Amino acid sequence: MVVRLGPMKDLPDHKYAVELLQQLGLKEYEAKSFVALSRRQSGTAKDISDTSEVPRTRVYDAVRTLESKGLVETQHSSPQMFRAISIDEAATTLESEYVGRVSSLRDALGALDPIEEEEDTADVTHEVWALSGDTAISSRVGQLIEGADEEVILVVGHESVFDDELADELLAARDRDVVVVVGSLDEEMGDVIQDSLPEIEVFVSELDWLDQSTLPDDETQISRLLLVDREAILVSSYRETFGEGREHEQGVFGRGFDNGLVTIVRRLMATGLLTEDRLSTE
Amino acid sequence: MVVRLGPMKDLPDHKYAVELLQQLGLKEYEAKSFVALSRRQSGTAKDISDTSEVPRTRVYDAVRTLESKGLVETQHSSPQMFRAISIDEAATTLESEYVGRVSSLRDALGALDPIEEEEDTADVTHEVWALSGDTAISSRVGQLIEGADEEVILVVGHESVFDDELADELLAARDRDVVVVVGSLDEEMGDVIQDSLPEIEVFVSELDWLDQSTLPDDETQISRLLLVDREAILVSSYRETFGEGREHEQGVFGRGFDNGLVTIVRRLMATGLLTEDRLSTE
DNA sequence: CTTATTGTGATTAACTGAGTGAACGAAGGT
DNA sequence: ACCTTCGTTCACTCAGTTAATCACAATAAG
Repeated sequence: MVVRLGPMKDLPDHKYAVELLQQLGLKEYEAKSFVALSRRQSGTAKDISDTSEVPRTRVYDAVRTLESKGLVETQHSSPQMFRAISIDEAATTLESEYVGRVSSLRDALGALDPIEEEEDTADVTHEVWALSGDTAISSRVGQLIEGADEEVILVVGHESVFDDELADELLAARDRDVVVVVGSLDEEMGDVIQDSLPEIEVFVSELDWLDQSTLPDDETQISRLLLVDREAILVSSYRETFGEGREHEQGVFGRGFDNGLVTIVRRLMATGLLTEDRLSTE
Repeated sequence: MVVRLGPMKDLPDHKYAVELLQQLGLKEYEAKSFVALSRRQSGTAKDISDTSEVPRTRVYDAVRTLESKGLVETQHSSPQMFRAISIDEAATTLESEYVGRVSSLRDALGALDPIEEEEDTADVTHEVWALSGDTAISSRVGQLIEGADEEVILVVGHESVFDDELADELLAARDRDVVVVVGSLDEEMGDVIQDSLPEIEVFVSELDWLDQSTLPDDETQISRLLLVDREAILVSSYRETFGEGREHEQGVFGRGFDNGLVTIVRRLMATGLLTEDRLSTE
């Protein structure tokens, strides 16, 4: 059995493949037909219908659009025979299609005329933003660390959050004479982090309330907790539901002191996570 | 103005961007809202509604799902403010999403249980397959050349068809002592090809009927024409419509002599494209 | 307190896609 | 020559989704 990342739904492979193909833009019948075809060298409409729950009469439509997408070849005999291109070709075809679109998108977005904007003098000392998604959150974490002047305090709630990129950003901050402190939830993770950041202070948090086990009913786990210059804060969490793992990470990021978010930091301090001398109440 | 590949529809950039985003899975309102947001630093629902044609009351839904996809950040103030992540982050986010799916798909397809198949003793001497799409066709061209035992004759109808990969495949065939002959439609293209294939015989076809100019009304152009071991044939064409260029290339590939396709080859010979000594009528 | 603006929810209309069956033509058997 | 079967296309219904509009509650502004 192949070990699989991503959705670990316990589906037979062909159901899972159908789902993925639909997410990649194929209709249900198209996806099912393609999967059915991929399981054999070639087949007729009937063959496909038998192994795919696609009504026989609709196999033709489905296969025709698959052909127009370059995923299937057709033999115009009677009965017609259909053949799926190889798995590797299919993957390459689909991938290049999307990569092309994304790159066009990049151009088009880059060429947009900016809208003349009201000078909102946005009150940068109070903003609170909600964001979600692993990449979006990682990216903002990076921005915040990059912009740090004096101090970066980071608590890592799950190993998947701590990647090489993050490590580099932390080291870069440190090289700018920013005080960098990294915390983890348990010894094990702390050791891993310390290994990749030998020059940086790593501690293990004693904050029970950060740990899921405190509230057994709550499947929400703290994922990251970042404090920059005691002025900008980011907290993110994720749910373990559906085994989707680190997906659907949700985060809040705020700037400014008199910000509801600061409460969290106070609690941090109150619980004694951070050494008092490092983070005093201003 | 940015030079753009792909659909050259003469649309304003923001319309084009909306279209691309929809192709990438966003709903109309989501796409329009995102584009509107990308044109400014941040904005309220009203701002978005004013610069996109999204009804104000629906902006909230749209933006919410954009947030859940990690493309937008939300400031929960009153009025709420929304901000699009940077173009680069957006492109990266979308791309990695699809790349991930494709790689999962590859795994899932690879793990499919093959269906026990009727021994159809498929009449390999008569099959004719229709296929479409640049990549699918290129790929089969490659397969055919790879499988050549004695002779490969290729006529290139458009420069875009002749890439490095194809050149390599031809050289590899030649190194296996396969006779390789390449034709082009005009001198210019012929020279280009001869340059990359110094050891291979390149000729310029005199076949008027291959050239579009013969039938001015027909926008269909011959793209490639491949004959392998006088036993397998591939012909492909494309339409110039919509300026989509080489997209929607359509091809036919057949194996076996008494195959309707062989007619094409006979005509080829009749018109004197190929030297008689190289390709005689059996 | 009044009014304009902001946000939520419900409702309808338009569309798309899934599912089903009629109809047509071709192939083959009687 | 006729009928039957099979392959294929087409037209239609039903359901779910999305676009579009409105009514109303909540909030801020004057």
